[in-house]
Amino acid sequence: MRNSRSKLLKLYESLLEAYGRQNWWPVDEEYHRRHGSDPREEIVVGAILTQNTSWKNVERALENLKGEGLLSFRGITSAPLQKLEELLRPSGYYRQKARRLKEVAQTLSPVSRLEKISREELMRIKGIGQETADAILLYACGRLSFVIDAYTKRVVERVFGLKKDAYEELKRWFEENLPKDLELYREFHALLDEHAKRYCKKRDPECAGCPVAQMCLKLE
DNA sequence: CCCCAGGCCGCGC
DNA sequence: GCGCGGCATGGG
Repeated sequence: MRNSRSKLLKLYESLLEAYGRQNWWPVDEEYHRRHGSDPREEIVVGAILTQNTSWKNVERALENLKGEGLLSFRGITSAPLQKLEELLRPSGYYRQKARRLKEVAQTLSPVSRLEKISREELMRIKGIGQETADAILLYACGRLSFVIDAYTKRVVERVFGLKKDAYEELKRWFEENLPKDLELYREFHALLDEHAKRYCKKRDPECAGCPVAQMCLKLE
């Protein structure tokens, strides 16, 4: 549908205009230079840790790992489980995440595996579901895989009146209606999250002052 | 006190 | 093939 295609692009451009480039995914390049690890490893770790968890809490856990020089697949694999749990504590679900991180780090080593791995293969790893797989593909592997999260669903539901509950269906809808541009995929997802946090909040959305209120179905 | 956060898995039906 | 509870910390 041509109409939703142009409206979707318009939404992207408006959000970009309003919030500027987000430059996701944030990684500490310098840390990885010093430790001989790959920044992509940090993206994978962050993707696991941020599951249903605020990024603020994830940052604390990442800092803890860095402090022990363990923010890498090798570090996570070699660390005792108890030690890992302790460091991951601020990110919540820390026992689950410690176990799953070990599994993920081992399965994805060496990190060059990311260059050929498929979405299905990623999702077979315990702890990696649809969204985490897509985030890894998009931000670590550089593939054109649009990421859907709770924020994305909420914004799209309000702006377009689209009630696509099914993850795969909504993902396809984005991918069919966007130009195949890696930076656009990355920025758009980040912008949707930023927008959902600032204005399009779950409870008490601040529609007054919303930068995309003009095109929002909810306000018609 | 409540709800929410950059989800996923295992279970019962 | 679904809906649901459990997982857990920190902030508003």
